[in-house]
Amino acid sequence: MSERLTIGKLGSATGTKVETIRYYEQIGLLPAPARSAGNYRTYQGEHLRRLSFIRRARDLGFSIDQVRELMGLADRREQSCMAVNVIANQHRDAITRKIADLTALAGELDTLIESCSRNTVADCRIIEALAPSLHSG
Amino acid sequence: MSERLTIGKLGSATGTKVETIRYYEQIGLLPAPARSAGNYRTYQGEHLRRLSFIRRARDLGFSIDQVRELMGLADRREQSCMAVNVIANQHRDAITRKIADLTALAGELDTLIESCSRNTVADCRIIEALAPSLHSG
DNA sequence: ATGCATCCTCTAGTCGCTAGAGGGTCAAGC
DNA sequence: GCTTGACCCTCTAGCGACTAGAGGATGCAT
Repeated sequence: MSERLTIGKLGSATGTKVETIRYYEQIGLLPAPARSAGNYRTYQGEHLRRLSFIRRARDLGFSIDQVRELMGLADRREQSCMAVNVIANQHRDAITRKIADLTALAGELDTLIESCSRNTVADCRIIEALAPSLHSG
Repeated sequence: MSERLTIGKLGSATGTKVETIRYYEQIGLLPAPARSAGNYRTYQGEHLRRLSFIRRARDLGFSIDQVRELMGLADRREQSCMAVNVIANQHRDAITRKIADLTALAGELDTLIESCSRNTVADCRIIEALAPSLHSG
């Protein structure tokens, strides 16, 4: 009834590298599990749940500190939703900004690539385009 | 006629921190300049050109290694355009992928935030939403 | 008993800087 | 000439979030 997992099993169950799991333990993100007679880490259901939570949040781009905060809130269910919502919204805003930045950057790169492909090899403008304030002086 | 710049001047001329310039020298991205009697770095026009190029490329999101490659190409002008185009296009593709990932992520976060704001504090679903494969079993 | 996968700890490396300690240099003002 | 303060020097360590490797122990199958 109590599932006991080696670190390797836990890793493959959650798509996490073994070293990463040990790292999470080291920084106090995942609680240290019991050890076997041979000093192997033996994980249980609760660890699997926690690590899944961590991976999911990391996949959504939350920082380790944000994950820590979210987990703290998840542990005390009452009154947590609003706080969680705040974190999620902050993160949502950051993503919106990042998308805007990348889109602008893609446009610049397109201009660069465009200007290059219009020219023959001999007089490529892409290098000058990368140092715009200098090829005029 | 030969403009001599201190590291501070070079920094403010290119929007680069002094430490960053020294770092670029350390990793061999910017050539080491001559030194004054008092052991100060003394930069000239060529350094300004190079550093401007580096900054511009970094702003466009090229990695240090890509910048190194681009600079190598810039030095040997002939036959460089196509190679530059390859690097720029690789980078453009990476950005396209990143934008797609972030957009998908924003959608997931919106669902998360939505599901939270629909509920009262007591039965917030956002935590469960973050560990999707576990709250069903 | 032997081989091999998996596990252990510990340390150092990755990327692109950034910050700090502990000093030396230089130009201006008095 | 002497002080002040901004700038410069080197060296080392830190950030986030892992990743990789050395050097060894354990567990399980044959």
